[in-house]
Amino acid sequence: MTNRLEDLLSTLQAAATLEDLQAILETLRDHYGVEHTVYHWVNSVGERYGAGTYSAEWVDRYLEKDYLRMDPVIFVCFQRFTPVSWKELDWSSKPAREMWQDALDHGLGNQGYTIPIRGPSGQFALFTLNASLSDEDWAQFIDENARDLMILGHEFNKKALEFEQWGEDGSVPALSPRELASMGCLARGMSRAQAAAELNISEHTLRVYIESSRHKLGAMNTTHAVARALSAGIIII
Amino acid sequence: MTNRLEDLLSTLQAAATLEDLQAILETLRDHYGVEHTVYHWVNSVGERYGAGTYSAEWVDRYLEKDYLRMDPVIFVCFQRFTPVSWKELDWSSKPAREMWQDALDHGLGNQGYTIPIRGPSGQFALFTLNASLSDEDWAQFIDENARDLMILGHEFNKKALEFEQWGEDGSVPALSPRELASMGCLARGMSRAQAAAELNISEHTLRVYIESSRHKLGAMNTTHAVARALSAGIIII
DNA sequence: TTAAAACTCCCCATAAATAGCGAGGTCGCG
DNA sequence: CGCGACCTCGCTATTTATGGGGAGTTTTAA
Repeated sequence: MTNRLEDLLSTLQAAATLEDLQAILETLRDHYGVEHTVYHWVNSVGERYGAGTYSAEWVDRYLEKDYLRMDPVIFVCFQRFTPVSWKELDWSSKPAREMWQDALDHGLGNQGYTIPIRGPSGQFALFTLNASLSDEDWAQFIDENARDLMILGHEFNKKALEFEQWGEDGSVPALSPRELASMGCLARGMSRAQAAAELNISEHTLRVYIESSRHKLGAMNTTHAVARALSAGIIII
Repeated sequence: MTNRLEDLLSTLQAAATLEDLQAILETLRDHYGVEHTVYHWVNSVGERYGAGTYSAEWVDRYLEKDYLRMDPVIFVCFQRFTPVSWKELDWSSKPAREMWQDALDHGLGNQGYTIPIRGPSGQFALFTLNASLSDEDWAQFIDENARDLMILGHEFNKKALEFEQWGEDGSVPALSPRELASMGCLARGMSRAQAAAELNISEHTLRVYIESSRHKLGAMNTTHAVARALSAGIIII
């Protein structure tokens, strides 16, 4: 079992395209004997990226019906650090129950396990296994494989980040100390006058820093500049 | 080795206080034969939470000298998904070199390995091992233990989140879809006029959303609101 | 069903941010 | 030693954001 995992991880580390991830997920599904294995990257607007063994029909339907906004799995994973087994969730709301039935009709199994994974700048992804098993068998399966699945999920996310070149490209412009301090003050809610007082400089000088930060960050306005600085991780609230 | 890890993980799962974490980190240090093991939770104001085997003097000095703001480990981990070995980092800047020398003077080893860990609502923590070893030995050590260390780091963070009840209490206010969309537009650099056009609403309506978002987020101004929304991970650029 | 929340629109006055023009001192690097 | 980058300060005019007031409809949830 462990050797098989090592093989899969080696393959994963050699993956170069999204199709490679797709193939690995299929291998993984067969290896674990489950219905589906899915890695997908989630953001507020919709699915930005993903691979898995769900049927194209189900993926289309999921997007079309905007299930992303009512899916308890996503909702709960967004607020949790630890993985979740689907049966633990609250499926009582009407849209959730409709979605669940719809999922079963589209070939999903009755059990699921989803691992939330977070990367830099709010990046968020999910690694999911779906199966048809009794509650006891599923609990045992998860108990036995939870750790391997976490490793796998993280390796998938690592690859996805490489593909997208998220943050790793060092294209983040360097701000001077005063510029960083200025951005920091603004990000913490200070007005220009307050920030200038905090930094013991005139408001005009502060403005010069904000302007130069804006230009370096390629931002349209102060809010944009602060957002980019935060997103790039060069300031922290 | 693996059995020892299982023991440690069991102890960790039973931990109930920060002191327990502290004791486990000390056991871990002795087990791996390294100089220091540290778990700490990071935000901009300073260390919010942490446990580890660093001397009190070093922790005090670190905070006093505001090293948090110049520490390349933190800076880089904030932008990465994968762990980092300290020798890979850029220590060329003067403040970084001074900090490094200061660290050596305070009993730190010449090698380090830090794993960034992210939780819900922008929570961010680091799990660090520090040792005195040659580059080759350290590389081999990391190669052998990377996976276990990742598991350990995640278990530490899971515990820390339990202690702090992060995210469970709804401490992050829920914004309505339109409010989120408004914040998103502003974070992407649009002016109010542009954002209103983008969302197909009047500029005044947009203002209502910005205002309500501001109030929900407890922000002083628009920039602050966007910064908090980003920081909480409820919007993504 | 009914109440709460969300979504949409409008006006007015004031506060704040942006854009443009300046100038001069310090520090490090080649 | 000069060049560039950083830090500091001032002025004016225009654009934009904020804060206060109100008032309808639709959607969602108890």
